[in-house]
Amino acid sequence: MQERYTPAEIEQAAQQYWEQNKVFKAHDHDPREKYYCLSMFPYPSGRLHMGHVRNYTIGDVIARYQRMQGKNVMQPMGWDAFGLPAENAAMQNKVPPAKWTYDNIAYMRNQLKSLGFGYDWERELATCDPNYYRWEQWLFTRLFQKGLIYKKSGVVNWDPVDQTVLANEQVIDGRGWRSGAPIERREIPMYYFRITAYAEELLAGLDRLPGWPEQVKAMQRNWIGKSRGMEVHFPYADGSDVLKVFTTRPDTLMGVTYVAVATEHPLAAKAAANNPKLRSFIEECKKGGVTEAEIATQEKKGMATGEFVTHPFTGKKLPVWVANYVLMGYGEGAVMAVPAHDERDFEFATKYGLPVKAVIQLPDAALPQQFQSAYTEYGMLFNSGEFDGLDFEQAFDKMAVVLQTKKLGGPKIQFRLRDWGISRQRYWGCPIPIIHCAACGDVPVQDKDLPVALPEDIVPDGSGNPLAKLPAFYETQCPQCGKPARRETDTMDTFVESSWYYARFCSHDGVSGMVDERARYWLPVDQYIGGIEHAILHLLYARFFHKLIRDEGLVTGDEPFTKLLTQGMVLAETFYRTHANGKKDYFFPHDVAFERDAKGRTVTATLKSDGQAVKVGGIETMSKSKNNGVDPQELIAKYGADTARLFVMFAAPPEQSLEWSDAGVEGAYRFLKRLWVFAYEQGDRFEKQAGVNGSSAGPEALALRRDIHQILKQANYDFRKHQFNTVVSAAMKLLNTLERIPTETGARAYDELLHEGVSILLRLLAPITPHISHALWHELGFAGDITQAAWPEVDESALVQDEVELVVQVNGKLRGHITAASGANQADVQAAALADGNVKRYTEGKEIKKVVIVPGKLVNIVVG
RNA sequence: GCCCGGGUGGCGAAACUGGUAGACGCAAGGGACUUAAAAUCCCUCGGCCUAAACAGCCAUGCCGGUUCGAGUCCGGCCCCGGGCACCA
Repeated sequence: MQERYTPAEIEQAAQQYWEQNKVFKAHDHDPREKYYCLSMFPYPSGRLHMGHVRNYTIGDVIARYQRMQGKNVMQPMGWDAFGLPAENAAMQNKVPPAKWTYDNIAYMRNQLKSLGFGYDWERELATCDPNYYRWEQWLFTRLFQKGLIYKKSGVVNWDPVDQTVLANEQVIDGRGWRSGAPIERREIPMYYFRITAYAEELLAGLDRLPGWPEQVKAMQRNWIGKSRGMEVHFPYADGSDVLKVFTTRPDTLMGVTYVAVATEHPLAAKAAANNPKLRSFIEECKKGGVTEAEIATQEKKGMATGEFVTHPFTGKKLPVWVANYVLMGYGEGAVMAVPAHDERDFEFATKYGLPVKAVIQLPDAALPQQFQSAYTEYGMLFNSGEFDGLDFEQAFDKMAVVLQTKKLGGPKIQFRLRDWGISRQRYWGCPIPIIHCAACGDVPVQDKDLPVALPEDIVPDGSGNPLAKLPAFYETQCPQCGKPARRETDTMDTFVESSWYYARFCSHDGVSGMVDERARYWLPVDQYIGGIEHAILHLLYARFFHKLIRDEGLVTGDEPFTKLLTQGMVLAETFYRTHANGKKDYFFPHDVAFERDAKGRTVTATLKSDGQAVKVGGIETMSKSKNNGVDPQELIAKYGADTARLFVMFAAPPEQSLEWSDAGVEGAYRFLKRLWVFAYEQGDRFEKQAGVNGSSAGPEALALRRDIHQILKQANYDFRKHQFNTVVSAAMKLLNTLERIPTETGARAYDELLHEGVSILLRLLAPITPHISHALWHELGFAGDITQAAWPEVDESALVQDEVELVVQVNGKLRGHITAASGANQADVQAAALADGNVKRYTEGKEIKKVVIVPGKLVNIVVG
């Protein structure tokens, strides 16, 4: 055995061993219990970042832990390979997105291998591979025929200079990122997945996911946004039609003083036809991007249309306004406005001098019904004719009856969730398998013609979709009538690929279908791990897709992911100087030197190259623009993969954000060195060992053994809870304890204890730092391969103690410590507590009102 | 704007169901070893008061409440982060 810890050597040797022995190959047919552990696959951006390292270390720790629990583990890896960055890189470097993407995959695959992750590489897949996306196109044609995919118009960001559609990310402060031109909202035809058909099931399914974080389920529930309310019809003044609105507050119906419609509403368009002022107002409202955040924070603006509707109960005329805060995508694209009882309506009515009519009584009825702001609580109705005196529920029921009688609406369940628009006017994505025929309409591509292959040698130029300029791609014949027809040139949202890859890993090489019978063995995924930023969209779409392919008869079960772990972001300190023009220059942390005071606080930070001060900018997410990203490659080169893995697991619990610390990395490295040296120095004592029973051991050895098993018990608990930071801390404590075992006595009990303790420590660490664990397991002569070793078990008999220490409180304040026999009765414990010298000081001469005893923990004496 | 999280020493954090706040580690200070440095090892380490204390007081973002007892439960507020449907 080597005296020095040499991570580069032992890591390469361990990785070679795993590869040659196919240790991580997942077996499709195996009598052991299956365990499918999946980490969200990366976008092949070029290099791994620390977020990846963290995500995949967590996944690998769980997978290796489960393998040691005796399970048949599958942990695959692949590439979310379509997407916008490849097109941007292509424009910059004049390289086709396909080449750029495949080169990146090759590089990043090596990075993942150098970190020692236990993937079954035979199952690797990339979503830009026609063998992958052909099944997505196949599913598309099925869903299209079932009506679960349909076409309608949708709103996009339009750059009027570049004449192209922009992603939200490409709109900065309302302007195109390349052209700088103000963006407009524009409507274009798009294909939609009818996710709303599954809204009820997607919502109800959350209650059957006990292994998901409450936080994520809450976000999804709110996103789906089921609400019970009323559809109310306001007849047009000329009687030609009705204006439909949805409201969750029908009890305020008698307080409606106007109605407002979205700028895209047909009524707005009709009114604008012979009203130039209104027309230009609507045009004005189209400025800016499409994100909800932007729309919700913009100044509320509106204009009267000159049109009127009538109140369904009173028949009174109400003006119709166009308002920029009404969303066409939610409900009917129109709202009834009750300024007295809705904040937004109140603000709008105040601004435009519209009337405010109160119909809900304030709790104190004597207060004047004058408004500084809307009163939005529930209450008793007044000013509401036949509904006066009713509460919310009563008013709801009675109004429902009246509306239904008049055929002007009724109760309705409304969802906030909208159908999923998947058309993208981009090149580097999965082609939509539709052919447009002048005679037959939109015709799906036939199975025999799939895949619709994306040409891979194209360099986009930033002006619209290259596929639309490629006759060789779009010129085709109608599958139905055979006449010349045009192929759809839009591609799919890349969220579509990532919605079903988890299923394809089970049958990665299947040629008979999207997934095959192997998926029924492996699914659902037992543990899914990924960033919290995916809490809603990706995870909701994947749940939706699982139900779609279930309903195609391809998989069984209703949910794709049994347990979910959402890991926090990786942050690092930032350093910058501000230019005179306000622009900031960010400096790489390694180029900054610090001066600290006696308490270790940073006093000054200076740039190493010029010695001048830089500003400390606080802790932010690692990013290129902030220049604070730490390259995993440098870390591996300097310390090895085990140190990188140990640090990311130790620095914070998985769900929390993790602050990068170079010093912390040093600490992790130091621990591994200490472990290696300890094993080297004690190695010769391992040959003497036999079975362990500890029977001949003295009290000191028994106490050490109790500590060891106490630590193991805590570590096992933390492993189950996925609190890996405290598992690492337990491993450190364990090494500290083992170092306390006397070495010079020659007593056999200590050798046995050492052997037992080290075997526990190596197995605890094996999932986290697999290379050093692998090497020491062999070096110290333990049998077999540690990746398959049985998980250590706690010997409960080792934990038994004769005496326990109790704390004594007086009125909840700590005043003393006593020791008591483990099984001591309450009276004895109380007597011992009252006899404590310091406790006496606080109890003497006072009435003892009550004594609370928590067995094995504390005594609290309450005095008057 | 809306939804969801988080806030504990100089720093990352720990504290199981409401029961000793600060485990484990980092940084810092002191010491040993060394020609020296690195590495390694030992000691100290929330604040105040104190000669010192296993004597006391304060302390888990802020204000208030429940309880024998609150970092943990409840109400209100402040700050920071994630998401908001075309970044992935």
